[in-house]
Formats: sequence, C-alpha cells, structure tokens
Amino acid sequence: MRLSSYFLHTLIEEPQDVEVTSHKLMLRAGLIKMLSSGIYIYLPLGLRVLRKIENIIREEMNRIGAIELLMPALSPSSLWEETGRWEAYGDDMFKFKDRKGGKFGLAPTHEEVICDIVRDKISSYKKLPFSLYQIQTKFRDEPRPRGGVIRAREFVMKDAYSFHQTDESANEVYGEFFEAYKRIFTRCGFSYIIVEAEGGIIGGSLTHEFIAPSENGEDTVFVCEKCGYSAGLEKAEVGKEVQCSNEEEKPLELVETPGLKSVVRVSSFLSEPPNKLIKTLILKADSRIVAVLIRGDDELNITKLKKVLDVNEISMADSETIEEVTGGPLGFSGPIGLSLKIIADYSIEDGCNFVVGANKEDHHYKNANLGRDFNVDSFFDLRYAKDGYLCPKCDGRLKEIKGIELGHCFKLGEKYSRVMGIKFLDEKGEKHYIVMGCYGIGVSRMIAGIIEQNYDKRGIIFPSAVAPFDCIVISIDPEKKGLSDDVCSRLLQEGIDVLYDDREESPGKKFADADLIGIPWQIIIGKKAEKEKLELSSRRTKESKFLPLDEIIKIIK
RNA sequence: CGGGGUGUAGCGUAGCCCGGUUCAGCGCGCAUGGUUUGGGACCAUGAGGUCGGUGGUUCAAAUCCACUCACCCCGACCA
Repeated sequence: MRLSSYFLHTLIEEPQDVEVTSHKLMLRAGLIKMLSSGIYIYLPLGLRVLRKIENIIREEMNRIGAIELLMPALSPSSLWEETGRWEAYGDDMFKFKDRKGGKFGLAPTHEEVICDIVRDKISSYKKLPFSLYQIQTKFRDEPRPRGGVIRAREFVMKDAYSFHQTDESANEVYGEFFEAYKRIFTRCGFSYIIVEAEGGIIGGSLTHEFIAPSENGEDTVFVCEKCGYSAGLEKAEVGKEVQCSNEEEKPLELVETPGLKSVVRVSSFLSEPPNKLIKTLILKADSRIVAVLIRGDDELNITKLKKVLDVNEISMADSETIEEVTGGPLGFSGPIGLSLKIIADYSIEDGCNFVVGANKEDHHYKNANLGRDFNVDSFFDLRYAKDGYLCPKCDGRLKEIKGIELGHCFKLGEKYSRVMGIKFLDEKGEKHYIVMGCYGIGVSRMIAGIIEQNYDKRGIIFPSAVAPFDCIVISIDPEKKGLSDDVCSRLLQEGIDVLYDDREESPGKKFADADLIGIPWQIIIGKKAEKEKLELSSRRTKESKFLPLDEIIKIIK
C-alpha cells in the first residue's frame, strides 16, 4: 500500500478534551474519528486493526467448534418484554418507534434474540450441545461515554452462546471458552488477569472477567498478591480482621451534633476518624425493613446484601419510614434501642467505642459498644473491598487494580430458557429446559486496551499480530526510489503486508509518522541502503541493523 | 441526573473581563512554484470562517444578557 495514495491523516497536536492515552494516540495516529459522543468512525488504519483482532477471535472460536452467525442490531420490544429486560435496561438501551408505532430497540446484547432462534429450531437432545457466536455492532446509551472506544455507545462485540442438555456439558464448554479467551488475549499481546465477577443484568451463577490492567480502565478489581485471589469490585470479599483489641471500652456518651447528618461532618465535628463511626442504613428489602450497620469509611455493597437476605430489590427507606421505625429523623439513625432486625458488616463485630446516631434529632452517641449498648442479629461481609483490606482467603492484602474489561464469561444455567420457554426432549422423551452459557468480548475496546499496554512517547507500538501492517518501508532518499519500489514488490510477493511511505515528505515527518502509527518493523531506505544491505528497525526496541532482504523477510514472517 | 468547564478555518489556538479601523488574527495542515532530504525542513504566493445556535440589549456584538445545542472532566450509573 502506497502511503501517498492511502487515507491516513496523523495529527501533530494533542486533541483537546481528551484525557486517556490510548484515546489520544488513536486520534493522533488516524485510527478513529469521533462522530458524536461515544460514536466513532473507524478510519482505514483503525479498521485494519479491528479486522486483525476479529480474525484472531474467529480462529479461536472456530477452533472450539463455535459457529458464526449474524443477528440484527434492531429488535422488537416484544422479545425484551418476555424477559423483563425492556424495563431492566431502561435508558441504557436505545429505544424508538417505527413508522407504524411499533417499539424497537438497538440491542446491547443478544440473549433474547438467540433464545428466540433456538427455541424455534431445537427440540431434541440429539442436537445438543452447540455454540453460536457473532461479531457485531452493539449499542448502549451510556450515561457517560469515556476513554474513546473504551466505553462507547456504539461498539463492536463478539458474543457467543452455548446450549446444553446438562450442567456438566455447560461446565465443559465454559472451560473451552475460558481457554479460547486466554489464547485470544495472549495472541493479541495482552497482559491480563482473570477475576471472579458478578453477573449483573446478564445474570448467571459463575462468571469470570478478563481484565487488562491499565490506569485508564473503567473497571476496578482486587487481587491478593500472596495467594492469587482475584475478584471484581462487586464480587470481592473482605476478610475478617481484629482491629481494636487493645482499646478499653469507654462509657456511653450522648453528644449534640446539630444538623450534622453526613459521616464527614460528624467525624470532623467530634474529631473521630470515619472508621470509628457506624452508618446505620434503614433499608427496604423487598417488603421488609431492616437496619444495616456499616463502618463510616465503608460503602455498602448492595449485591452482597441481596444475596445474604435473599431478596430481589433493596432501596433506601424514605424519611417517613425512618421516623416511624427509629423514632428519629433521617441522618441520626443508630442501633441503640432499635427494634428492627439489625444486620452488620464483620467490621462492626471487630471494632469498639463507635459513634452512632441516637435516633434523636441533632444527637449522636459516642463510645457505643456491641453487646453492652446494642445488639446485632447477624454479621456478614457486606462492604465493598478497598485497597489494603484483608484477603478473604489468606492473611495477604488486597490490591486494587484498574483495568479494561476485555471479556466476560457467564454460566447462565436455565435463567433464559425458563422465561423464554426453551425446552428439549431427552432420550426418554422427557422435557427439560436447556442449559446456557454466554461469552462476550469487547472487540473494539481491545484496540484501546492494546494501546494502553503498548506505547511510548513517540506513539503506538502494535504487537505484530494486531498491527495494521506487518512493516513499513520508509523511503527517504529520492535517488533510491527504484530500490524502494523493488523492496516493496518483493515483500508483497512474500505475502507481507507492507505500507510504503513514498510521500514527498521530509525524513523527520516520515519517521515520526511511522513511530506514531506503531507498525512493528521499519525498513529504512536512505543513502546507505543497498540491494543486499537494508536497514531494519524495530519499533519497540528502536534497534536497527543492516541485513539482506531475505533475512529481513524471515524476521518479519 | 447533579457539580465544573469549553465551543473562533480540517486540527491547535489569540481576541471576550474593558463592545467600535491591531478584531477576525496566529501556528499546523492544505494548494502552487522553488530550494531541500537520516528525526515533525525553508522561502514565496494562495484557498479556506454562519466566531456552536436562537433571541435580546445597543448607533454598533466573537465580546454584554437570556435561552438552547454540542462536547469534555468529576460524581451518580454501568453487558
């Protein structure tokens, strides 16, 4: 490909309003262009990278026997209403009406559609198991798109779905996808970690996320460096820890805290650190009202609480309810004298001399102690993990890591087949619900992830497997044009994807562009170049040596 | 949806506070000609703008006011 007639427009200056490194580099290297917030055009060079990644994914999907199909992005509301996700997705889904007034949405994921296909076509165990996948454009009306293609409103995703007669079969295929994902991310040059995660709106019992650690990631995960325990923010458990063993219990004291409702303000007013405060949350769990105690410096993890209480919906109680059950106004609730069911995080069990609300306007208690002043019905792990918290599996510390979620595997079980009625007949002629798994990869996001992990001050350094071209021929001596032409045609004959910088530009510009767009090998043809002595330079190491073309071809291949 | 910020040529920006013949300017990029050619070259000439939009104030608005739209950042939210 001759650069003089190619569509590449690099930018010297930093794009304004762009924070994330990979986003800057993708814009500067002419890979993408923004059309609207969270909506990006893939320019020719960017599309080449996207296609390279897609093909690696295809190869690995096909290798484990998954079969490719293509589903529409548009789908009617009726399908989504079957699973209740028309409601559940809410404004995150692009929704509109067609000319006849029919409701449609742009699909953020395809469980409903794939289930619709399968319930229509599959009715016998003889056809099971099988897996289908697609690489397709998805839509999510993100409240706040950021980081360029890291969190976009329109993006490319690979989604796969597997269908099984039994859990064992589902587990087996889950393992195959798991291994395929490892190969995909390794081939694309990622360093990544695998964490246990929560299913979220997709659902499912066991899920794993594949995370590319990166400062600019949108996802938070925790890893124990001692035992290797790893989990996503929603899932990460926290170990029980004794923290207050040497402290004497002090006498309970009622103090005035006029108008102070927040942890921060009470804490500074009383000169007590936030971790000596207890937040008493009055919550509505399905139809019950419960009080949940959590340390002032912690946040309640609703997902953990839902599991513990085995309820579907948890919301904050309104101020009337709080007055009714605690006798005090919102902001001054506390466990002392409370007749509700009280559950608490383990950290409350370990601590002592807490500050708590007095269930009385403008008052808190100091030095409240468990057992003496208040009781708790039961203790659980209810808080979000934080950097440095105790590992749940060993005596190590959890380390917080930011990363980009590349892929996610879910064991769905019968969640969708039950609501959508996907049944099959087994060997005995008995009806069963089909068992499912689903497996996603954020394809377009992977480009950003790769760049986040592979760049230097000059620009992108693409790993060979995903580079838009295998090598770039930089012709900087007009007298050697013939030689450059010959080298390029030879490389092409050898099946090497070569970008030929034949532009009438200064050498500086050509070197700068080549470095910016990150093509792994640069063949520099200048004064010193001769037919059997060509300069090969590595983008990553910046090392260069003079070699005959045959040697160079071997290296690049 | 809250808080903060920004919209001037393809990109990056000056001017805005204090309205008016430095107010539409500069750099990059682009076009033409010439000189260059190992790290974003130089000279000359040139094309390119609804100053985000609408309405208002005024003799006069890029500049002041109101509304609105778009985009960015923080938060809320998040397969």
